[in-house]
Amino acid sequence: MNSNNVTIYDVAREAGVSMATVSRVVNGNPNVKPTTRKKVQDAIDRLGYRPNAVARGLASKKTTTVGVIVPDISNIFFADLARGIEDVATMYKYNIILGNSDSSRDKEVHLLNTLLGKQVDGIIFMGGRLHEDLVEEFKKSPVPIVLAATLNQGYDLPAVNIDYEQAAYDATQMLINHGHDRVGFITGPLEQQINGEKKFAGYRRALEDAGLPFHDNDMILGNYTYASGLEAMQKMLQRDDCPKAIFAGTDEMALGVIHAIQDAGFSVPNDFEVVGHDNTRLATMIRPKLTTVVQPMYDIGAVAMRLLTKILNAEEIEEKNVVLPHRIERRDSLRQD
Amino acid sequence: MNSNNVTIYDVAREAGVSMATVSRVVNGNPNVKPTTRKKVQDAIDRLGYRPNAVARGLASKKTTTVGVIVPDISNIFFADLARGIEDVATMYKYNIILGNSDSSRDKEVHLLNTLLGKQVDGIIFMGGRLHEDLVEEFKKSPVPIVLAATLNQGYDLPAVNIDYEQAAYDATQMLINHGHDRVGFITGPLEQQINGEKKFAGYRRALEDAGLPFHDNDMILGNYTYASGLEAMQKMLQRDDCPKAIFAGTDEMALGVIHAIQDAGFSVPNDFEVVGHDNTRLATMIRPKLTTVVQPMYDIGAVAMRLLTKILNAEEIEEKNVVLPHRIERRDSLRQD
DNA sequence: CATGCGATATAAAACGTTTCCATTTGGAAA
DNA sequence: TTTCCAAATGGAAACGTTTTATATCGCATG
Repeated sequence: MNSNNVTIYDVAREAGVSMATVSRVVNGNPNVKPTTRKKVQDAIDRLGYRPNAVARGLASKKTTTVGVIVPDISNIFFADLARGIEDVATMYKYNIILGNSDSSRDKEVHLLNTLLGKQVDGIIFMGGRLHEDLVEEFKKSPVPIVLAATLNQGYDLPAVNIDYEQAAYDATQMLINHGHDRVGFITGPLEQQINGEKKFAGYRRALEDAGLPFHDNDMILGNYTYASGLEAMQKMLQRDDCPKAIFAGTDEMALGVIHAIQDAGFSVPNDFEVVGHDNTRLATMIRPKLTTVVQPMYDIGAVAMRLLTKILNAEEIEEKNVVLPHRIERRDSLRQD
Repeated sequence: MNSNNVTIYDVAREAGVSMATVSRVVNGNPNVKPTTRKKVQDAIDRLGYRPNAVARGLASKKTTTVGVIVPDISNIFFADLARGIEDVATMYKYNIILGNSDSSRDKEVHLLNTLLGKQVDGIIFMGGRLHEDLVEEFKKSPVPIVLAATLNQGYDLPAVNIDYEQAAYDATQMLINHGHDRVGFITGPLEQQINGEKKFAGYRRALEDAGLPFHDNDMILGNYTYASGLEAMQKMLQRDDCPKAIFAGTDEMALGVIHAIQDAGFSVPNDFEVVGHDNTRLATMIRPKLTTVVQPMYDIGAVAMRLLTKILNAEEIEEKNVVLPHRIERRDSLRQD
């Protein structure tokens, strides 16, 4: 570990110029004579100079680093988002500091403050719901914050989402159109706006528009996991009037649902039809392959990061509330039309 | 966005003490009279002071930030590792800057240099193989580097792994013990030491120990994905002498293998038996549930980060080359004994 | 041959901490 | 009281850049 303590001053001396000139060369400032530039560049190469980003950050008040807060990076869903963010960040020469919140209010607030302390230039946040304490912190933030796959509430932040209500409507309607007069709905906790207000609303609207009644017990809430999907479906299967069509709030839950059905000796899609949500890699790793609502997590991450760069560069922003298109990817868990 | 420009100097003035004293309070230095401490703490609260980590980093030459380089965070496998790293990092008050390399030498080198420029206190690296250019860079690193689930080569870095050779041996042997005289082996590219030297060697050793010959065409190489596992197995199924037991290098490939078998009208485990590798969440999301070698990615990440903190704190280190225990998780893709 | 002006280059002041060293304080011992 | 020492505090230099204000250079112009 030979340490690297060659500073801009050393380069300046080596090249016979001032620190300021070296700084200009390093930062690509055009006001440098080509011969000088070359002289400096050579000195840099010779000495193996690498600018100290921390000193740079202190002097310029920019760190070219953004903070990313997600509930849990080990979840394929957030991981995909993170990848989208990182790719665009790299493209614009930013790095990301990643933190897991486990959707805990305390961790979210703590993480936010840590990131601000580290002087990140901006933050991308993803979380199930926006606790008001957190919104208060957001309001005090000296740097811009962009929400990714997270609904705004109480404070108008830039955000990137799909239309969850319409997506749920489309999925439910598709099942209804296949002749079902009951559609089961298995999703995450209703306290999360995305379920309680969006998906649920879309589901009910589709029923209504088809003139179907809403049955309370056709909806079961889980915690997004495979196990909770499996369990929910097992419970539903015990009923005589069990719906033969299921819309699951996530792919992982949909996998659980399908396996519960198969374990009970039924066939998908012949006896039961299932539609998932998110179109994670899982969707094609099951038999039958899963029909699912496409929520383009990678794209959401990428667009959110791009939006953040625009804000940071004070570029023109046409719409700070971006709604990306969704669609339903038809696969084998649905019968052919 | 009300900016936050209250500095340590403002706090000092507000509390009627010197900057040095405020610094001591903030850093928990014991040499401060309780009454003074209180006075300063009050001023901090009143002003909403938040220390500037960048300035702190410049002055102290410590950033409490570590760099993490993984091939692709959107892969469940690396995501799990990252979570292990982050959890332990948080525990020790570090943050992580995460970067994706796509296993590209250029990106790895570039990322490494960016991280060093940002003055991270240490780095955790994961990658399929250690290109010699990268090793050269590692040698020049002013901060410690720890390898996670990555085999050392050419330079003796601290590393955390499992015994891949033995794990492959165990898996193959288990299949042989089930009465198979041929065992198919479907894994990633052999250039990667982990396949070419470790898993392959374990596989062969198991065959040898059982007095079985090695058939060249019983081994098919893919790229770790579901699709490549599916394809490999389809190819193998076309042969008359197709092995009825398969050891797959990753769970995702194993899923592909199982589906290929099922698509061809056979049953797992009755007609074919399959063992995977890694024990990702996928293993229980398939029917039959997958028997698989447990590679504890979360733990590897956690231990790697812990190891890094030990190095950073100059703590006693018993063994810088950690080999975590592995085991085989028996599930339904293997017949009962 | 002086003048003026853009293009380049320099010097030095920030940036907000930590840390080393010096100084003050307060109380116990003499 | 005085003396001494440890504990508590303060002052100021360092950390490695960017940036602003200022100076110099080179050259066309009159």
